[in-house]
Amino acid sequence: MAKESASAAVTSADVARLAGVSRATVSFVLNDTQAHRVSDTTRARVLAAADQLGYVPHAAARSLRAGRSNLVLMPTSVSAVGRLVSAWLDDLHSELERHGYTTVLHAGRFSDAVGAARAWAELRPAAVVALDGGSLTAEAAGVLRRAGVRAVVGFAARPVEGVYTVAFDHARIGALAAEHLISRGRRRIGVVMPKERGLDTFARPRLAGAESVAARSTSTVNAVEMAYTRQSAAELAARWSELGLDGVFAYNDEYAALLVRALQDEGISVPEDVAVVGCDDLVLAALERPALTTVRLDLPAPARIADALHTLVDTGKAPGMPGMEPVLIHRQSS
Amino acid sequence: MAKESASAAVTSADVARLAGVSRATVSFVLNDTQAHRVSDTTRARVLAAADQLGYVPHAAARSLRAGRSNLVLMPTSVSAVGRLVSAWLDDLHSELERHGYTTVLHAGRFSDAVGAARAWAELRPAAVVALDGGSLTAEAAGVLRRAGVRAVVGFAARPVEGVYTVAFDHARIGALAAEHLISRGRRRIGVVMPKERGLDTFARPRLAGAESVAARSTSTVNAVEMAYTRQSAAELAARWSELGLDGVFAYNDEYAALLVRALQDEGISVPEDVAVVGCDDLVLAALERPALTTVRLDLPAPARIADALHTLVDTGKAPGMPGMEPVLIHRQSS
DNA sequence: CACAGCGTGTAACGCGTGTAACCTTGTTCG
DNA sequence: CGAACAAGGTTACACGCGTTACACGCTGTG
Repeated sequence: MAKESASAAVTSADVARLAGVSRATVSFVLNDTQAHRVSDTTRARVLAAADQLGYVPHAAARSLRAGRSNLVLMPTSVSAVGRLVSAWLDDLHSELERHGYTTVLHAGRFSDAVGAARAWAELRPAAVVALDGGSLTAEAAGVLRRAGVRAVVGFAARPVEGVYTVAFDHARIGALAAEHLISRGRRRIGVVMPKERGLDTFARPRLAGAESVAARSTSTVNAVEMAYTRQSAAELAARWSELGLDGVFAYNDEYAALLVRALQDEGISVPEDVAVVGCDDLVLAALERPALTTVRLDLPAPARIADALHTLVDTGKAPGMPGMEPVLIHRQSS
Repeated sequence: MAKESASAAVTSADVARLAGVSRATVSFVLNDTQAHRVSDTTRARVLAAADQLGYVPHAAARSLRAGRSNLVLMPTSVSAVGRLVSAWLDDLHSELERHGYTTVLHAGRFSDAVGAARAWAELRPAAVVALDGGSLTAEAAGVLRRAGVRAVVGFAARPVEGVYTVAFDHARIGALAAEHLISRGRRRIGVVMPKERGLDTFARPRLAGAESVAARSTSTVNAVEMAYTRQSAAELAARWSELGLDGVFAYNDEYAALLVRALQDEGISVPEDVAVVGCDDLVLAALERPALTTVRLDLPAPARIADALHTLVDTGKAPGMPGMEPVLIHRQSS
């Protein structure tokens, strides 16, 4: 309470001193070491001392000694994850906590895969889970493994060497949207590419998926850039007629909603003039006027991911995981 | 490349061995230690060896030795932060990175302030920055300080002992909304309380602010619960007539948009029957029909927060920070 | 009485770093 | 020619912790 001046952190040695025992005994008591018995009286003294000093173990020192940490690192910028994923992330966090892991998000910039991996590796996490599988090259995974990371997990379309890959095919999303638009008779299809950084690793494969579908038909696909601002949407809508698009996959429900509004303000009607498809099936998608056609993503159950991660850390092997299979939800905007 | 079998992490001792020098020399080279000179030839050998082995320093061991870490911990669940804050978080992250800090988000549950603080303290961060000032009691701050955390920063209405508080008055937000609704002639005002966990620390003071304003007038304030789902909004709208509310502060632009849609579906018109006020001034707020009246929050500049944090970690003192001053944006929904 | 057995406690080591202190060698200067 | 010095390298220690091996005192038994 009154030891305000003591700026140095409390260590187990302080607890030992106060309790009048050795540091080893303190360790045995606080960790409930079964292999070693301590008398009830000294145990009580140690616990009292620890409580009085407000002792908290030093995670770094502990995992340094143990040779392994209980940290799970999830590299992702906060603003890059939408409502859908953020709720999923929270659940996954809870599940991992039940397994004794400390989950932590790190919003690194993804410009350089190996550089990013190096930064993550410094923390020596037990596992690295990248939602953005694109940031995990085989080389980056190598950096992590060499730094002792037990489990390197990535959400990606195709397996990467050294990465435990959970199937997550963004190209399939784009393909699904394009197939739907074509089946609705649209021939000149736009795909919105967000200008916001961090989203291109998701957006690019979606575009590619749409393009590959169009290549097998008489329809065409064009990328159109747009930032998530009112102005950018308005600018895009203003030059819509010269683009001559009659269908658009808007990356996201939020981008879709923004674009629809801008188009309507320009006198372009949805779905008559332009059919619009979003993604994520957010709450707002069903509420839009017209209600948004969207691609729903059923994310893998957090509990199963957590289990797989745990056995992966423990044994080095893990069972195959069910991936994500996108489903198109047809509503009024297309 | 081929050393797949070597599961042990590579250490600076490995680099030293390969380069044929002592471990100390490796450290001098890799850290560019000015106090000690190293010949160019050995420097080159060391760098080559480090590169070949893919050596990455062990952050925990380093900060253990140094006695301080460069970790900044921000406790917050991902889904609790809206678009507004998440963009701000990313900026703050960048700024802190420029100062050499590694920023990390931890989505702990806030049921027990001291327990949470203890968990954070285990990581021995240089600083803890809590957007949710409510989770930082004086006692929790004590736990952190005793564990050696140099800077404990909280965003809160009133200063907490041992916490460097950045003024962030959620009550003021609720008050502003209530004042506006009253000035628009509304007398029975509802305040939406999200059912989602983690949001109540923000929602409660907003409600309290609205209540204190109403207490000084002839208007009344009632809390109404609502989850961020279509169904919950519909249920609330269904019993709206019996609530008899003619104005509502909907916590958030997103909740507001959802509620407005549900009310309209119920045949209740906005703003004629009910005036609605949101918060955050998101992009979607201006797009809604009717356009949403909202409370804009000017968050403190990330660069200034980062600077203050840095001097706080270094010197223990920091200049006063400009806080957040909410501003009401009047649009058509009220 | 010696010795094994058991219950409790402690000394000591190493995890991977950074750095102060200390050597060794060659060069310069009084 | 001895001393002083600079350059370039190494040895040794400490950071906080968990754990292995060992020491000590006591009891029961041959």
